[in-house]
Formats: sequence, C-alpha cells, structure tokens
Amino acid sequence: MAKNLRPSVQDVARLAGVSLGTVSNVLNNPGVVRRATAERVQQAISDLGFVRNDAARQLKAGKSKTLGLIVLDASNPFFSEVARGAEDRAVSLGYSLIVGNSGNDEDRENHYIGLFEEQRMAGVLVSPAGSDAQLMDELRSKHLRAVLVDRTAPNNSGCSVGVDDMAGGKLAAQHLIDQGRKRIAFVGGPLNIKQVRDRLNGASEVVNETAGATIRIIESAGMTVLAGREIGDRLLAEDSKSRPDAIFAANDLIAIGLLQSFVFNSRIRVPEEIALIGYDDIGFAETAIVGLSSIRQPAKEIGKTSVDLLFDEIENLETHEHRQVTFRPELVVRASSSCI
Amino acid sequence: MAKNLRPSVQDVARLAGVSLGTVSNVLNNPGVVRRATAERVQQAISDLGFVRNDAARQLKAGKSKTLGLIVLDASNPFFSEVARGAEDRAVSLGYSLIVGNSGNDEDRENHYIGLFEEQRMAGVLVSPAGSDAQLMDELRSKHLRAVLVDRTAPNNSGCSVGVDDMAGGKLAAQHLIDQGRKRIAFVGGPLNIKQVRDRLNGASEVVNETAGATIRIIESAGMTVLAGREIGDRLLAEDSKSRPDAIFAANDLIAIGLLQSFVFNSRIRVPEEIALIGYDDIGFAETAIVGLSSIRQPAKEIGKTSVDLLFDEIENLETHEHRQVTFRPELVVRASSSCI
DNA sequence: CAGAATATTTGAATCGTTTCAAACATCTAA
DNA sequence: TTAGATGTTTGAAACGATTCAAATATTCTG
Repeated sequence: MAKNLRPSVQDVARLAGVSLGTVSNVLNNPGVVRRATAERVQQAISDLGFVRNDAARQLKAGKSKTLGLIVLDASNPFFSEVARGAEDRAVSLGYSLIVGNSGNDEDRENHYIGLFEEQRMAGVLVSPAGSDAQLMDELRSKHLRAVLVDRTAPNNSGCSVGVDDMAGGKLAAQHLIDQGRKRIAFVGGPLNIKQVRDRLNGASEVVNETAGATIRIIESAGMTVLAGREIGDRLLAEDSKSRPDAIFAANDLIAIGLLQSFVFNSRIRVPEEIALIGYDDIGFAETAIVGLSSIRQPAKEIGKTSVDLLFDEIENLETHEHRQVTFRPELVVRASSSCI
Repeated sequence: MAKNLRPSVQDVARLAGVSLGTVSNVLNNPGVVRRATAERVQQAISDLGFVRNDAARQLKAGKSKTLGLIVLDASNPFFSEVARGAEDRAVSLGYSLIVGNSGNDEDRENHYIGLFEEQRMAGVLVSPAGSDAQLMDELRSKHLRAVLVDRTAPNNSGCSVGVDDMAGGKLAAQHLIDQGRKRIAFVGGPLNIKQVRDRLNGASEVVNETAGATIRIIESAGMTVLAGREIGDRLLAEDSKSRPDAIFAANDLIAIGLLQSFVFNSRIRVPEEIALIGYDDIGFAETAIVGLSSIRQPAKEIGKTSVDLLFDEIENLETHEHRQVTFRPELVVRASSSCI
C-alpha cells in the first residue's frame, strides 16, 4: 500500500497543471477562477479523490465552524429534543454541532469544555451542572463564546436561554391544589440542581399561600426513571392516611418511575389516591400507563434559540448584545392528575 | 483587546526559557524531561493559560483520536442507548465520539461521512440507511476504517455488529401464535429498511408454517410514534371480525403509537381484542399505557462491541481480522400480548 | 580525573491549507 | 496600437504542534 493515501492540494495542483493558490480558489472562491481552469481542477480533484483536510484548514483559520453542546443528561428525551433543535439550526447556519453528556457531573463537564477548547470551537452551549455565574466566568476567561442553556446567565455576563422554572413549579402546584389536593409532595433531586430548586420553590410558594395545604420534600438520587421508582417503593410502605395525595415530580422520568411503582404493584391508584404531575412533557408522558400530566417546555425552540444567540455573538461580535431569553412553561393536563 | 488571545507553544517556551521541543516533551513525553524543567514549563503553561491547539496536533499526526457514529434515528431511545454504550467505551479507550443523525436519509448519511472524512477521523461506526454492501465499498474506497452497526457486513468486507432480526421476527410471531392468535398483522416501514424486512421475513416464516394463521403487511410511513398512531387510526375503522387479532410492530415507537390510538379512543382493548408486541425493548415500553411486550436488543452492548472492533482495526491494523458479531434478541412478555 | 555512557535539550523541518501582494494575461477605449 | 482597467494565476509565508537527529549536559566507572 502506498505511503500516503491522501492526496493534498499539492497533488491536485500538480495534476491539473496549476498552482496551489488556484486550487484553493476553486475550493473557496469559485468566482474568481476561469471556467476552464476550474473544470480542470475539479477533474483532478475527483480523479484523485481529494478531500480537504479540515485540521489544516482550521489551523490556518484559527477557529472551527463547529459548535459544542453539553447537556445534563443525554438519556432524557427533553435534552435529545433540545439537541435536535440546536443541531437543525446550527446546520442551517453552516455550522456543525457536537454533543457531550455531562451527566450532571462537573468533572465531565470540564472534560468536554477542555476538549472544545482544544478544538477551538466557534462557541459552546452549556446546560451547566454547577453554578452558572462561576461557569460563565470560567468560559469567558477562556475566551470561549458561550450561551447558557436551560438557565439564566446572571448580570448580563452572557447570553442564556431558559424557562421560568419558578413559574412552572407554580403552575404544577396550583393545578394539584385546584384538584382539591392538600398533602402535596415534591420529588426530585439532587437539590443542588438549580432547575430542581426553582421548580420546588415555585411550588412551595403556591402551597404556602394556600390554607390547609402542605408540601413535603422528598429528595431523589437523580432525575431518572429508576430514582423515581425507588421513591415510589418507599411511599408504598407508608400509611395511606398520611401519605401525600398529590405528587409533583421534578421531571417526567421521575414521574414515570413513580407511576411504575404505584401501578405495577397495584397498590396505589393514580390519580384517585395520588394525583401526579411531571415536568418537561416528553413524548412518552402522553403514552405512559396513565397519561401523565406535565409542564411543557419548548425543547426544540430552546435549542434553536440558543444557537441563534451564539451565532450572533460569533458573527456579529461588534454589535452583539447579551440577551436573556426566557420561555414560559405551559400546563398540560392528562389523566394522571384529574379525576373526571 | 490583544490580537492573538491564544498563546502557543512558542510563547510557553519563551516564558519558561526553554526550547519548543522541550515544551512538546513536557506535554507528550513527560518521562524524558528533568523535573525542574518540567515544573518551570508547567508554570508557564498555567500562567499563560495555554491550551493545545488540536488542529495543529492533528495536522501533524495525520489523523485524529475521534470516532464518528451515524445513527438512523437519534430520537429513538434504542439508538441513544447504542450511542451511550459506544461513547463510554470510546472514552475509556482514549477516543472521543461524535454522533450524527441520518434520519434514514442517504444524503444526510453522506453528508456526515464527508464531514468525518474531512476531519480525518480515526474510524466510523455506521448504522446504514441504504445498502450495506455498497456503503462498505464506498467507505473502503475512501480509506475510512468502518464498522457497520445494527447490520451485517457482507462477505467479510469489514466488521459489523448486528442482531439476528430474522430470529427476532420469529420470536415475536411465535409468541403471538402461542397466545392463540391467527390474524397477525405486521406494521412497519418503509420496507426498504433492512431491519424491517428481516423482522417481517422472520415473522412470515413462522406464520406460514402455522395452519390457519395469516399475516398481513401494513407498511407505515416511518418508525415513529406518529406513524404508528396513523396506522392505528386506520385499523379502528375496520370491522372487528376481520381485523387483526395480533400485531407485531417493527419497533416500540410504532407499537406505542398503535397503543395510543387504540386506548385513547377506548375502541380496542389490548391485549383482549388485539395483542401487541414491539421491538427493541426501549425503557418506555415497560411504562406504556399497557406494558408493552417486546423483542429486546442489547443496545449498549452493541455500541460497546462496535467500538471494540473498530478500535482493533485502527490500532492493530496488521493482525486485525474482520468479524461479524451477531447478538441474539430476546422475548420480553408484558401485558400487551398476554391475557392472564 | 579522563572518557564513556546516559540523560536532557535544542531547533529546523514538516504536516496541508489559506492568504495576499505581485505577476501575468486579456480586454477596452481612444 | 497602447495605456489603463480588469480578470486570472502564482507561490512564498503563515498557522501551531510534533519529530528526531544532533548538540550539550550530567553521571558513572575505573
């Protein structure tokens, strides 16, 4: 086998009988080269099977046409959806998107940031695992253009796209109360996740304003179906008189886990004994054992908007102004929370 | 703002009072440089906030430490799981993985292959949209090391990791027949997807060997929940005497769509009137309105094994031998297919 | 302490593109 | 026919890390 399988612009130039610069122009400024020459070069390119070496191109350019996205949990359909939205928009703007999964772990988050830095990515979208203020500072100090996703950047330190989680929490709690429930439980965790705290705080506020209603906080190990199932199993053991008559789960995965636990064991009827509402309104909420009520977040829109803001910061550096976009969440009522 | 924000090895060398080569050695051959020197260099690196430029490094190396994965449908949890498995393994082998979504569209598949080629990826994993033989040839002609995922590479043209879809189809059909069902329907599509055809063929074989059993093929527009729901709505209109008494859906998403249609309209009881089984055993199958029976594929294992094979082809080029790994699917019975 | 053996450090050359000022070619108008 | 404008092509000089043979420093042996 030959030593160097990959032809370079050099080889193309030689075969087409033109100079380096001309080949490059055919590739990047097709306008300036004469038709006949261009055709000759194209022919040489396809004869040799030449493919641009992106590393060399980037090295020269100093930066890439790639965006990075770090999500909290790639197995959560909400984030898949955000990623899809972001990718669609990125591609249509001529960028590529690569996705990293932090699993809410700051070390892994940093690992990806390091990777993105080495690759001189044009910019990054981060759904931060830790404190947003600190993260944004860190990113800035690394001269990385960044947009916070599913969070709000503090004091105009950068752009962000989020959803009003307090409002979402209020919607959920108010709905449960409207159904006549009093002993509300909040299930979610760990509580160091900001979104979880905000949703809880929103709910608490509403509950505390309502006479006779109480809220009980049950911290889960994570935001997964499994974590939800564990909490559910624990609740099964409690006395039906004192246990919650309504649960607000911090996301749909947890809610589905609770549902599994309650229904598979046929011990607790939903919504009769316990009303249940989740958060995110992922596609599978609708198709769960009992149709799951939820607080909808416009996932795809969040992804798209994030890319738009990042794009503006990258391409219009001069005129760019940081913006905080906040979407309003929306209540979606299904069987799990409303006895008809 | 300064012109060039990013320090280079040059800058580090200057500050530390050593030569280029020494800095490079600190980075790549820490063993050979004297302790004191190394510390001085490290100091300079952190003082300047130096971060390696991966483009330059790759250019010199001629190839990257990144693997590419192209999946048929990123919104299908089965593929998310494959991707997770692949990423985990890749990272533990010192590689990064980037994922592209072809949406079963050959153009998009080619787009990603082009991208991966430009990036001189170490290798690619592809779950092919079209013909595997052709694709493998094409990849080979581009000197890309590749492993086919969820397919079988023909005549030893390369490595592949798949699942025996014929066997899966047989399992599903046999199970439905064992439940006493006779009018089996297969829902899936488009039929140009190889996996779909194989599952259908496996099922057909079993049905045709069974006296009195028939199979009806209903081609769906895609492999999504929505496509399933459309077919379901069509079936609702049919006469209950002649319509199928069992359905084998080509994947769980379609099955969930069917379930939605049947149950939301409260028109068809599952499994009493129609027994239903899906394919993939995604996590949400268990939590569907009616627990969904399915044919389980070891998604994470598929991802991991694919990376292992690719890794061997990359690192042990001399001794590498192409292998076709085929996993056996497994029947998982839940409520949707078995009246107790 | 000389001389060999070993440990460190050096820096020019290289990877494949893109850029851009300069050179060359062709066309236009007088 | 020619000066000037316009259209094409050229090729050397980056970009930033890695490599490696050669140079230099240090340690060891007798």
